Amino acid sequence: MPRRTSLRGIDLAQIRTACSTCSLHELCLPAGLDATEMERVDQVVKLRRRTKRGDYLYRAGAELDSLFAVRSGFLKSCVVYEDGREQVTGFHMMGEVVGLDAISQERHTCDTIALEDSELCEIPFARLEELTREIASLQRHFHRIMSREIVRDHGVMLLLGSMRAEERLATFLINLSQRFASRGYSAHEFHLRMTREEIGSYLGLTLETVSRVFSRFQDDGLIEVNNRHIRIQDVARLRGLVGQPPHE
Amino acid sequence: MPRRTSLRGIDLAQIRTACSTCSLHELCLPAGLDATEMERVDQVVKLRRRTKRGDYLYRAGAELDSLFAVRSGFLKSCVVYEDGREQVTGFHMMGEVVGLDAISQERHTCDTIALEDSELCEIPFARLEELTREIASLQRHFHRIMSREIVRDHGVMLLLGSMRAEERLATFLINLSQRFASRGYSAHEFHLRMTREEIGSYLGLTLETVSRVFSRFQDDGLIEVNNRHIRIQDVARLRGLVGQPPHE
DNA sequence: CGCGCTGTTGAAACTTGTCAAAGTTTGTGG
DNA sequence: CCACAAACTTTGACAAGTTTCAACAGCGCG
Repeated sequence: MPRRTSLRGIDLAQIRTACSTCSLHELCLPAGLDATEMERVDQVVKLRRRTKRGDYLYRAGAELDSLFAVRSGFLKSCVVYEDGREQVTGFHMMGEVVGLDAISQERHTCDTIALEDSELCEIPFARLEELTREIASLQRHFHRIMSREIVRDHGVMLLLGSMRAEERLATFLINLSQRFASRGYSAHEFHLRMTREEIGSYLGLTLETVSRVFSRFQDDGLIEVNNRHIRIQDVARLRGLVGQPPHE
Repeated sequence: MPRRTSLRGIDLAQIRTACSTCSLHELCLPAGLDATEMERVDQVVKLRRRTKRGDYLYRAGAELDSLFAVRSGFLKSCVVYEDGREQVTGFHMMGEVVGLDAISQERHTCDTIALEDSELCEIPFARLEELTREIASLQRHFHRIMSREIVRDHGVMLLLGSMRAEERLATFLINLSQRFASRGYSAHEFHLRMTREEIGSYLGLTLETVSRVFSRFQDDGLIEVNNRHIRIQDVARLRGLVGQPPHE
């Protein structure tokens, strides 16, 4: 981590120009914005927000002020039921936008919590709406982001509704692998930021089952597990697991 | 059903003014549109589309042209996995909008099929985007509709991820009941438009389990089941089921 | 009026959850 | 920097819920 030694003014300037210089802006922003448009986007996206591991980005019930784009780090969202039951609805990494559920009632419907120290760009929603009315490509992009979330959720529903434990975990690992890969990280070796319990909650399994299936995968030579460090040894066979009847 | 005897021109006029006279426009449209704005909406919403039971409204992979608002009838959406497994992702009734998943890739990602003869308003998406850029309240409303779908999906994830069969079915019945009630129909007596298998697919259960739980509910005096006709006899106890550990 | 789709019910099998115990890692305070 | 506590992970044995397989009943459409 480079230490921040710059003067305050310089820091601010650096942060303000975030979007135009941000290396992952193709994930948040549409291609082909001209300089004027990019300038306006930069003005809307507020200062970065830093969260430490365990911090809440927002809680269910809180008023919607801003959406957040993950710049670095890793977070989870979870809905909490009246009786205290908790369901992790998603894990978020760099380039992804969180808070979309809050638009419906102008209140957040889930908690979003940092699983490691993270940096986020805060996007005041009211100003984003204004801007999307004026920049068609930005509007289109925003609609795509919302729709993508719906598609992702349908995928999770398929997983929860009709896959067995092994398939769920295989799907989960493949999905993580792809997301890391598309961000320039290794596709076959990565670090899990979440506990077995959080994985289990997301996949509709208990932590014990998650642990057991990891062990079984390891015994079968599909992956190598060292605590939270995962090394995928046989992607093809892992993929092959998905869509297979109970005992192949 | 009133028979259509009017001339073609008159019919068209009647259909064109659909939105401004539609009895459920508060479900599709924001409150407080002025006459000019309403006029513009009317022009964007194309002719109604009628589908018969079993018809596909669209199929996964088809290009996105329009979103559809359900005017009458009942439909289901389902994602189909490579291996042929099918997951019902939602049931749609009057006042609801379908097709939102397609915005992401400009292609539909699920099949949407009429479970009974239905009427839909076709909303060309490109023109809707234009209009939402010009009418802020319409834009806001559209964002809300997308966000509401995300919230709904998270609810289903909670259901699939952490509820037992009885809770799932109770939740399902309560949800249907509320949706019928908010549309002016009976909250405690209604007709299921879908098979046990479709309910099972939506809830991540087999059709046998759905059937068994219905029978158990009936034995316990919670509901009365006559094939697809449901009569809720004890809403309170049905609600109480949700959030209860295995054997209360 | 009968064939097929849909729904019900039973018994057995299987997957996953629950409970319990022990091992391991991580974080914190002395 | 070490030590201890807390949190996390693994593994086993057993219980429970759900699925699977199978047979039969019923309704509805042609």
